[in-house]
This record gives sequence, structure tokens and C-alpha cells, in this order.
Amino acid sequence: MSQRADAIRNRAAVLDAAEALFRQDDPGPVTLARIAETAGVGKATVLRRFGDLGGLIEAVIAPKVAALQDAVRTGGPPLGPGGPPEARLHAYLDALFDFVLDNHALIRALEHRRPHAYYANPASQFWIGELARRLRAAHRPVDADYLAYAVFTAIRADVIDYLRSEQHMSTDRIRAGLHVLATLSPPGR
Amino acid sequence: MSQRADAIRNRAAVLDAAEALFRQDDPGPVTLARIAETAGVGKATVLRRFGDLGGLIEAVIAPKVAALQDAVRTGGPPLGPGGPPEARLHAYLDALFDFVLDNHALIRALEHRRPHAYYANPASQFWIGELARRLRAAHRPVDADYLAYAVFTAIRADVIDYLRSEQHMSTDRIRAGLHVLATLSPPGR
DNA sequence: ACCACAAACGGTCCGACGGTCCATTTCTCT
DNA sequence: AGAGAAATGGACCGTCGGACCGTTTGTGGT
Repeated sequence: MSQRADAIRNRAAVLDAAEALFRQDDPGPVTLARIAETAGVGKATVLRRFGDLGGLIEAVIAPKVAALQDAVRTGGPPLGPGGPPEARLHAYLDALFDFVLDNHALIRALEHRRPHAYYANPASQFWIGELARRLRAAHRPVDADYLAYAVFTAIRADVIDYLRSEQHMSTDRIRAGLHVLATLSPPGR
Repeated sequence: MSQRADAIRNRAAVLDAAEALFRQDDPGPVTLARIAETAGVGKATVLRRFGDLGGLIEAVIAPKVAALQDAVRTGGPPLGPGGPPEARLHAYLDALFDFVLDNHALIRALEHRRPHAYYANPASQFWIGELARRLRAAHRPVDADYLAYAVFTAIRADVIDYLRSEQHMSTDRIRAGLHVLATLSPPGR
């Protein structure tokens, strides 16, 4: 046997506890000790299982990331393969935007721990790469790789949270702005 | 007399020390204790003068912010008032971009302490407001207020540092991408 | 020149945090 | 049931931002 039963149970308990804490309306500081306590487990158990707090957070979103990646890679069009490039780009933007809205607290935590690590994260790299691909497919005569980073940065959870809570922008307005950003093309002058 | 001489001297020493530390190529963690030690002063002196670390950092960039704001408000065109809207927008973007490059460590420190605080900062609000104004003046048929936030977010120091150091994008490429971002208009379909 | 007092000072202390250590407990296989 | 490996968790550590407070220092009035 590769894993002891209690270890598996505890692992799940920790993931559930972290998820629950981050899911709250205002999570406040989601600390290692709080997660451990909520899971009814010692801090060391959390760390041994996930390496560090960053690893735990990544483990919490991992299934959600995988689900979205599946939809993108093998789901039905236009989010999955197939369909007109224009529609694929917009469907992808919507999916990404919803993903950030759904997991904003989690993502903010990731963004906060060493920003480089957030962009370097395999999941982020996938989102950005796919974004660039779809921008290119939509034939935008621009530096698609840079624009992909710019658009991805525009959907950072901290930015969106700020625009919503402090600037009172509706999600629809932000979403619309995002689509415009990705639809823009240089003036033909 | 409103201020004692030694207080003034120490205040300057602290500002110089902080500036020097942040100015280094790789500042590493610029900590309260390190700033105090470099300035030859106790930590309490730093805190009493500036409230907290955030206040100190803001005090360090304040003169640079003021200088750029002066150039924007009362300098010669196209950065200052006057000139064609198109040129004014580009000159402003260049100035803002250079400003971030020059002060990236300082700005990253600000971004890192509660992202909301960074955007809410009066200086940031000025940059964003002016950006929206110039976007509107250039007659972009878009949500200028949102686009201003998006562009401002694209010149976050953490993002630019990442693109340069990890993605090996040249500053010229980033700068060009930025100009394109602000020059784009929706396709006329 | 001196003195008294407010202003400024800085070393020490505190609480919170992420992470490590290791003596003890608990599972699982035979 | 028993042995040994696996897992555990509370105590511990280093670091950080910030508060406290007894001591020192500048300054304006005499």
C-alpha cells in the first residue's frame, strides 16, 4: 500500500478546510494555523503533505484547473476545439473570467506569494499560452504573446476585486472591457 | 520651531537609506530593521516619522511623483498641456513606463502591501485619471475608465519585472505592446 | 551660561506568521 | 498480537512589522 488510510483522510480534510476558508465572503487572513485547526490537524501534517502553503493552495485549485483545461482541450466548441476563431476567443475569455471570479480568494493568495511564482505556475502558463494561440487564430495583427500577458494581467484577481469593491464596476462592465481589450486592433491609419 | 534639527537630519538619513536600499540591483527583502540600521537609527525613529513602512515608501517616491506630475500638468507639450491628443497619449505612456522602470523596486514594494492600497493611493489615482482623460481625448470609442485601469495594470512593476527577467522581453517590446494596447480600437465590423 | 522641559531617541519587547523537529501515537501487514 | 514503518502534532525557531517606555538631547527662556 502506498498511503495509509489516515493520511488520505487527513489530506482530504485539509483540502476541504482550506477550500472552505478561502470560499468565505471575506476570508481575512487564511493562515496555516487556521487551516490546520479547521481541519482538526497539526500544522506539520499540512506542511508534510503539501510542502508549503503555496503547494497547498495549488492543490486546492488543481481540480478546478484540470476541469477547465479539459473543457478547453477536449470539450465542445467554441470553448473546446472547433468553431470560428472569433467565438473561440470570446468563449475562452468568458471561461477564464468566470474562473477567476469563482476562485478569487484562492487566486489572490497565489498572486500575493511572490508574483513571479504566479505567472510561472504551469496553470498560468497554460492559460497565457492558450490565450496567445486564440488571439493569433483571430488574426489580430499585434504582438499576441505580449497581448496575452496584458490580458491575463487584466484578469488578476486582485485587480478585479479592486474594481468591483472599490470602484464599483459591475462584473458585466469588466467583462465587456475585457472582450474589447482582446478584440481591439490597431487603427488602419 | 516646528521640528528639531536632529529630527530633520534623521528623517533625511532614513529617506536616503531607504532609497539606496531599494535602488540596488537586487534589493532582496528591504526590511524595516535594515533601513534603520543603514540610516544609523533605531526602528522606532523610522516608524515615528513615517507611521509605518508603507508611509516611508510613499515618502521616498513622493518627490519623484511630484516631479512627474509637474511635468504632466505644467510642462511643455506633448507631455504637458497642448499638442495633438494622439501625441499626448503616447508621451504620457512613455513617461509612465519610464517612471515604473526607474522605480520598480519601490513600486513593487507598494504593490505588495495590500494591492487595494496601491490602486487607492492618490498618486495612482492621478495616473489612472489622467490616462483615462488622454484616452478619451484621443477619441477611442471604448470604455476609457476601464481601459485606463487595464493599461495601468499592464505597467505594474511586478508584471514588467517578470516579463523582462523571466520571459526575456526587451523593454522596447513591452513599451511597443503598451502603445498598441492604448492605440487599439474595436474593429469596425 | 544655564536650566527645565518637551521632543526625540532606540533597545527591548510583543504577537503573528511560515516552517522545522522529534518524541509519541497509530496504522497495517503478517 | 506484535513489530516496525508511517504518520502525527505540539513545542520550538527565525523573521517580520510594530508598540513601549526609560533615557538622552536639543532648545527657548531666564
